[in-house]
Amino acid sequence: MSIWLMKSEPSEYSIDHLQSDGTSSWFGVRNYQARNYMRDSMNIWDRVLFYHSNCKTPGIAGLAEVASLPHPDITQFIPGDKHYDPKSTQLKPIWQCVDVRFVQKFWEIVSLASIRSTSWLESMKFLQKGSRLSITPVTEAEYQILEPMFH
DNA sequence: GCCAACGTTGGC
DNA sequence: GCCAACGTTGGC
Repeated sequence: MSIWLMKSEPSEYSIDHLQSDGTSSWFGVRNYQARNYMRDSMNIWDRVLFYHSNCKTPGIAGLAEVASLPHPDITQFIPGDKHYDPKSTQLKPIWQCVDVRFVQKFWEIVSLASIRSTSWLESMKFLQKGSRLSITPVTEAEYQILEPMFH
C-alpha cells in the first residue's frame, strides 16, 4: 500500500465535499507528473492525505483512499469545461484520474505550519522548495510521524 | 532543441 | 494582492 498527499483548493473541492459525495473522481489534474502518479503508481486502497491548499489555513484536512483503477478524466472531452483539452480524443485520452473515497475528516486541520515545524517531516516531498505538484508520495516513515497529529 | 513569454500554483 | 517558482507553449 502506498500513501499519497493530494491537494485541492477547498473553495473548489474540500474534504466536506468528499464527505458528502462519499466517492469522487479526482478530475482536473493537468500536470503530467501528477497524472503519471495516478495512472502508473496508484493502487486501490492506497491511503490519501487530503490537503487543503490556497486557503486561510493550508494543511491536511482528512483521509481518503484510492477507490478505482485509473480511467480517463471525462472533463478533458467537454468543450467549454474549465478542464477541456482540445488535444485529447476519446481514442487517445491524455488525462487519467482515479476515484477517491472518503475515510475521515479531522476535527482540526493538521496545518502546513505544524508540519513545517516538525523536523522529522522536513523530507516530505510537498514541502520541498518550489514544489507545486498537486499529488506527491508520502513515505511510510513520514506517515508514522504524521499519524499522531491526526485527530 | 532552445528559450522567452506567458500562465499557474500556492504560501504569505 | 503579491510574487517566487515552476510548467507549458510556440516561434525560430
